[in-house]
Amino acid sequence: MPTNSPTLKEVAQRAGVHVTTASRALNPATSSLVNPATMRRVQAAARELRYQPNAMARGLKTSRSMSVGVLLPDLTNPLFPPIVRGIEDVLAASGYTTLIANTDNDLERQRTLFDTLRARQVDGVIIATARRDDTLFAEAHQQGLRMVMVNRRVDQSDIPSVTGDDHDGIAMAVRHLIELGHTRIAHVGGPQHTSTGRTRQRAYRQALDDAGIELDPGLLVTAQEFTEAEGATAARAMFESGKRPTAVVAANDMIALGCLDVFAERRMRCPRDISLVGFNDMPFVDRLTPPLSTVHVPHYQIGAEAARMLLERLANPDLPAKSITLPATLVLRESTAAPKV
Amino acid sequence: MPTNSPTLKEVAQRAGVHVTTASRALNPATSSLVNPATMRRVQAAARELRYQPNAMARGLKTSRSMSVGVLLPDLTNPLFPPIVRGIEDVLAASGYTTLIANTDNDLERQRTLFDTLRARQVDGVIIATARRDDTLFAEAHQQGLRMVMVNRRVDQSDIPSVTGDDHDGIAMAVRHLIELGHTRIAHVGGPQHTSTGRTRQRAYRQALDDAGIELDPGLLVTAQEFTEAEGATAARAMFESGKRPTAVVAANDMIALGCLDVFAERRMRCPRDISLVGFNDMPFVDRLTPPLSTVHVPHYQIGAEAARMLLERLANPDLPAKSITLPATLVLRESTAAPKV
DNA sequence: CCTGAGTTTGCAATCGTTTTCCGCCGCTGA
DNA sequence: TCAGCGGCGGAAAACGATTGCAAACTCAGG
Repeated sequence: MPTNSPTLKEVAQRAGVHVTTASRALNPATSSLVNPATMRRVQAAARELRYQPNAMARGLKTSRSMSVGVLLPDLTNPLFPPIVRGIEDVLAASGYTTLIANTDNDLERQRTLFDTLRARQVDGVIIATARRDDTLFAEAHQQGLRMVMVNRRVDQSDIPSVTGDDHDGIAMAVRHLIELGHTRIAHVGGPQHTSTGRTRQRAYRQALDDAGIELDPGLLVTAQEFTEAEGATAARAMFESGKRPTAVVAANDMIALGCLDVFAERRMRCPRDISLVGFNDMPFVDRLTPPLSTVHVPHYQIGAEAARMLLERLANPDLPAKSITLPATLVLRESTAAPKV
Repeated sequence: MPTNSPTLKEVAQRAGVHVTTASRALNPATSSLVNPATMRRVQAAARELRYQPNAMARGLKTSRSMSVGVLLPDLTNPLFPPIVRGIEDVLAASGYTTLIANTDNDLERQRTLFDTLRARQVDGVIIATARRDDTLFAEAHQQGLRMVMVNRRVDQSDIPSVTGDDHDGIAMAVRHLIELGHTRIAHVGGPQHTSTGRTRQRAYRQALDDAGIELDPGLLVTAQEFTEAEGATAARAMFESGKRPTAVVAANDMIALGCLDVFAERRMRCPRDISLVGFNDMPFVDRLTPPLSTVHVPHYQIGAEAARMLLERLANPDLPAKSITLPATLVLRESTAAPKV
């Protein structure tokens, strides 16, 4: 009486064949082994019964669950939905189901969720929560679990990854500000335990260096997390220590939001009094006041590419690990202007 | 060599007991059947091997997958992530895994995804994509599939649902505008095949009626979808037909965004020239120009409540269907003002 | 009419659990 | 001393599919 889906056996009975034959008839890979006429009978029976193969039974036998896990910090951060869509769209096209887990940046929780995913026998994992020094994933990777990192990566490891071009993105942002005439350019960095936070900060230093501008250490602060609140805290600290940049490069858009809050607190108008560039081009930052200039990263593509890469490795386990970097582009809106003289 | 997770059998061997005993020892519900000392031995063995029960094998045997499906229009719409988080948080606490599927408002796709979910033997489904006239779900519901609707519901059906208070929300919005002195109040409605679109539009008419304001049919337009583009199209049509409202109530924030675009096209400033109220209080609408006044709906709660309700019904299948309505609140920001005289 | 190759089909084992049914063991009470 | 009982643990059958192997059948060629 409850959800009694028809089983393969029932289909077979209805078609008057053995369950083996039914199995073969319904599976494109083996259907050539069965007489075309029988195959049609079986398929008809399946259709009439609205037969759906039991994924768990199949998975148990084949030891492939046709599902992959995705580990995110937090789905609620607008950065991630596009990535997830990219992943889901390509995975679904190959018959895979996506399992999403939110770690909330909690290592304990992450470990639990990761275990749950493994208990569900996911065929692979896509990870967006990597810390540079992570060992959990490296270990699982050794053990043969297929995975790919998105957005962030792990230091010196041969886990494949797909990321945006953090370095180039920041370089473009800094160059843009310099061209506008800025020299006192600050950076509100992201957590240094993430590859993104670290790479972007390094890119900032290097871009300054390339332009022959000496770094004022007081203009370099780092937020503890990629959040509006932490971004604000870091920016506030900088201003309170008396520093007066004419432009700020934020490590991401959330942090930029925090900067905007601090500007407002201090009655500085953006871009008149101070310029700001974000990173990621999250949805809706084009509708802020002012519309935020930021580095666009093709998140949907990143997700899609990561999924493709995972599929590839699922099909061919010992492919060499590669890292894909997708180009970033600077999108200029209204949060940057020449410095006041 | 590949992902060879330890099996229950190996745990049993290591503990020197039969697999049956190992199973009982590890399962809290049956562990009282085994000697405490043996139980400890088994648990130790399990821990040492980092044993994780194979969810597929277990599910196959128990015919409970401990997973539930969630059907969304599009994860990329900022409305949904909070709902999903609410769902996931309570479901995860009970050991359930969440499977998310995006239908993109495509009925065909929805049908396929729904079938995939069933193939995965989900124990229940939470649906955010309902159309008022839906039959697909009603049918599955008859067949005993547990489900609950979030946000939207299906006409005259006994499928349980959790929604925000659409009627009251709009009523508050309209009353607020009337108190401000507006009388030419327009409504850009949402698709009428959704319960939200329809209920909100009715609430608009009724609120006007309650205030003794006669409805100008030209001030009532409806968008084909809950999107910025469709919202803009509908609003544009209204203005082009010569109507001059002093305030607009949008059926949701996306549509409100579209209205804002049209205001800008026509060089109308909000709220100076025209007031606007949205619906949902999506993330970031507080940072628009102007910060959007809107009806706040507790999306996380809605998700959490829906999950709880599903859990309840999973535990006790023939609970009577109930509908929960969560209160909406009007949040006033800067997009409404008294009409110009 | 028989042989053998080729095509279809069925049998049975199996994946890793859970669960029902039993049997063993030791203890108690008469 | 022995029947009976409770507590514990094992045997074996499932759950619904896939798959190696072998049986059955078809048909052509000798």
